[in-house]
Amino acid sequence: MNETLRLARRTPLLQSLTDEEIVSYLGDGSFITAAYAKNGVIHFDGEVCRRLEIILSGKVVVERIDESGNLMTIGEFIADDMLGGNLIFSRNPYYPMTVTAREPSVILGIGRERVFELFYHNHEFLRNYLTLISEHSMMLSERIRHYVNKSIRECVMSYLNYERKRQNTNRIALGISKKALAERIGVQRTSLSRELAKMRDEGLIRFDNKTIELLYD
Amino acid sequence: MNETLRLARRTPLLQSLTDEEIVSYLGDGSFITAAYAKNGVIHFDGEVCRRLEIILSGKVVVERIDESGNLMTIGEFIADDMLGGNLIFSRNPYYPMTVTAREPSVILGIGRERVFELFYHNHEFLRNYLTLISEHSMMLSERIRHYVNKSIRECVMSYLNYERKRQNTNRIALGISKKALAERIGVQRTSLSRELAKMRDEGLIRFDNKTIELLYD
DNA sequence: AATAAGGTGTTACGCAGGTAACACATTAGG
DNA sequence: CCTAATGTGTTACCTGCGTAACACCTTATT
Repeated sequence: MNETLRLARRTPLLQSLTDEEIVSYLGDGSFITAAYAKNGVIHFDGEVCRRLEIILSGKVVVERIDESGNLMTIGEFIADDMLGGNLIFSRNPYYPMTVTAREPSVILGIGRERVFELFYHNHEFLRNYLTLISEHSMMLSERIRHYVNKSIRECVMSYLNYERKRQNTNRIALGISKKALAERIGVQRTSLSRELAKMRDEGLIRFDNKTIELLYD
Repeated sequence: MNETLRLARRTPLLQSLTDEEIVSYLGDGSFITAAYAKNGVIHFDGEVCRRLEIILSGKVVVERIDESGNLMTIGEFIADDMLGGNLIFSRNPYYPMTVTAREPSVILGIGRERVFELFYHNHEFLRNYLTLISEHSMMLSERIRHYVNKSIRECVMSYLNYERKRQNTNRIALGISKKALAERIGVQRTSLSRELAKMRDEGLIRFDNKTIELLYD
């Protein structure tokens, strides 16, 4: 319980609650925690969303798997982030994608009506919540914007330019495997590999397993 | 003013407000209306979002235009729908797409802080708002789900099956032009045309300018 | 240290779909 | 009602990328 409280305290969304409130909600079942093993499914595609969830620790991915088994990663969320924020108040609150624990994770769930209660009494909680779902929505738009109907080259450039800015270096450290990068862009791994090789041959980049170095401006 | 009030009254989001409130907000500048001509740009890509907007009348499209001039329609909104709901509370409130009036439209704008006031004092307004943005978010997910990395055939089937269910008939009335359908799916018009021809030759469908008839189950 | 499990690069093959260039049909606006 | 603008169908051409099948790494697991 103490550990849960400590983790909960840290999340921006729950910062506006007092220790007493959190402990009380944990006690009366308003807040429920659940632990998931690595690669455990947190929510299946089509499942009903009953709670707003906050990731207390670990790493969670939202992905779509089509009939032919192709995988596309829609989003990755780490500790302090929120799940189901856009779903819980919808008229059709069914998860449109599969949610999986990429690493062992602990999730805190809050029932719909308790969330409303918090909105009503705690304006800061509401503001934080609104900011979070806005960001999520923007992320989805960005996904469409950057990756829909673009060539692999364009997706890769888009990713590299973003990372260059974020990491502020031409020698980009790949936090993820190339396989994961391919899934995020939504292309075959081999196709990504081929495109990277082309870019290398054209003198645009150099790369190894861990880094990509940008040779252009 | 009377006309504006009448239109505003009708929208689900403003239903929880009294006539007096609406008139007062229109009077003191909290609510601002603006009219746009057909094909007028309501918001440019990159513009700051300062207001939550409600479409009082007309039809509005959100579209992305890439460097090479290709157009993809992300969403279409008609009277009573909301614009900017996911943007206004984001930390980076810049329109990620272009918003255009497809038909002459009247828009009602509410400043950010006034929206918060309404949330605080009017719980029904908050609930309606949350439902609306949830639906918008779901729409974006659906877009990704249905149209990303799918063949034209799959996109078309997805669209046809949806419309068959919605219109409850095998003779689907195309509410939009084939050009618009191509833009919604995000493919070249000629490619859509080619695919439809193939489907016709395979005996799956029959079609003319206004309708598509489904010959399969 | 040994073995399994997963990530990586490469390449030949084929096809879905973008491009461009038509002619023709339909709609909107004066 | 006429003309301009916009939508529609078609087809030849070409390319980007998915598929499949390898061999070779690198990282977990015992």
